Amino acid sequence: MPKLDDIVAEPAVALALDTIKIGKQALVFANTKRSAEKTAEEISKKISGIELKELSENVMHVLSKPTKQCERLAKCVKKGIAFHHAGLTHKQRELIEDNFRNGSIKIICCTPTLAFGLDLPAYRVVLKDMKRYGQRGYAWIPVLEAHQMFGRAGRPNYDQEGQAICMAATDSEKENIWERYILGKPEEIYSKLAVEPVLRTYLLSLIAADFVNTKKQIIDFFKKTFWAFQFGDIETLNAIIERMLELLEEWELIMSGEKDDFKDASKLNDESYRATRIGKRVAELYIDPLTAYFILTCLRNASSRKVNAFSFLQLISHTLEMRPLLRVRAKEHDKIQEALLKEDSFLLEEEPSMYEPEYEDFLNSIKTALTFNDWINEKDEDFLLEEYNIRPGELNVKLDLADWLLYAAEELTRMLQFQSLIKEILRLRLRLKYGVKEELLPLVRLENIGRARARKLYFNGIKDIADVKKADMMKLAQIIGRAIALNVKEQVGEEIKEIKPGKRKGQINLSDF
DNA sequence: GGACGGTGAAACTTCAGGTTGCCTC
DNA sequence: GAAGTTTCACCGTCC
Repeated sequence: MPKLDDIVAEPAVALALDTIKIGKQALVFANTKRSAEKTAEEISKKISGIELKELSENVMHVLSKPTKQCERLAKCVKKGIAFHHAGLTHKQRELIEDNFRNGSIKIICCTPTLAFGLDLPAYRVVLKDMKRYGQRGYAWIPVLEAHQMFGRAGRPNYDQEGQAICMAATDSEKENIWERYILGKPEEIYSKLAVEPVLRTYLLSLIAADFVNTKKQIIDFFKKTFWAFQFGDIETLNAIIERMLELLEEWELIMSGEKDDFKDASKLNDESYRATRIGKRVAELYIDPLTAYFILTCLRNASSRKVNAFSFLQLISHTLEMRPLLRVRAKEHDKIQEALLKEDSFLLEEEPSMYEPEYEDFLNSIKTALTFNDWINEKDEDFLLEEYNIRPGELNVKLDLADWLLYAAEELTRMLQFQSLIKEILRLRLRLKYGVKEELLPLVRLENIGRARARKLYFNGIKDIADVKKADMMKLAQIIGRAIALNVKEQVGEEIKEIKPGKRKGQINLSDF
């Protein structure tokens, strides 16, 4: 156990050690991922007598090749200490949460992830930093958020009490914290409809579902929302909705007035609206109408341009849904520019001028697209972390978004009847899903064959299903292991000639998997 | 005298998270 | 704002 003279440098570390000493658990909230990781490391360095070897191994090997993050986490976890943030893989998060609940892990150093939506109480909660860098610079964290963290303190049914401790560097800061977070009121809650992309998404949905059609109905509907109640000024609200309707019409997602091509034109007067065919689909896909318009414009451009995987990767990377994008760091600037030069003839949007304010965002979209591009060219998580500073967990979230947006793009392509592009997008979605070059696509269709095994097979001359069928069982087992080899042979409908003694064809034990 | 290495101060850079959305190729 | 990283000036050492 820690000696008193050890406890000087970092109070949060001291508090964590003290928690262990009294046989309890703690959550330590930090304001950055890096800080959470570092705090966990500092604490774990001072721990002796805890050795969670198996758990540490499990945490280490969730990916085919461990990243630096995996190594750091495994090292901490071995001592019963963990860090937890959005950069971890799903599996790692699960392992940490479960082992905190069962008491193996004593301390979790985390970012606010753990305060929201996750039921993970602890005897003691430590708020290491009360300020954080955000849109308004380095500022106090919201009261609501702090309370959310306080709320993790004390485990119902186990503890009689819980402790929430805020760290203050000075007396005046202490006063400030007391005033703000204990005596002060939480922030007002604002309607999400006040955010334009949300408003136009719902406006289109309401019209597409024929829930509202006339301008009066539309206005009446929004008048009854929390947004209008909060906004107060109905005149301005009308003007906002009016402008939004104009935009949706300009983007050809809705139409107003009498239209020849509309079946029930009699019901469509100057003040009423209907969704167009594409508008209906956009509403179903639930993407922001502006994103839909952007995708449609790019797809139309695509019909007269050279197209490759990067074209579509950049397209989806430059949407609101993909935000926040990977930021181009100062020292990367030249490298990204250089990469852009190689690919810019494949871009589907007009490149903004270097002097326009949106150029930075554009360059970020290039970096994001480059990350995806490296992923589908079989670069592993470790490489992507070093090269683009994207952690495995963050990569997964982005890949998921990418798939959804590509699906939306695919659907819009269908509606435009650009047949040749559909194939290209479909292939890209598969490549993105598995993180493989095109040549591995036939192999990853098999269950239990991901990017790593597919590459091994390909390297050994087994390049498609026919090759798998032909392949000698012994050879196959050497490459991907006996159990998987058996399973794969089954999948391609091949008779299994070599069977372990005592086991008949088709009798595969669950333990083989 | 020039190349090299070590050192420390100064300048520069970076910084949380997540909700649903779609269909199964 | 703070922590981590890079840059740079400065100095001593060695050949």
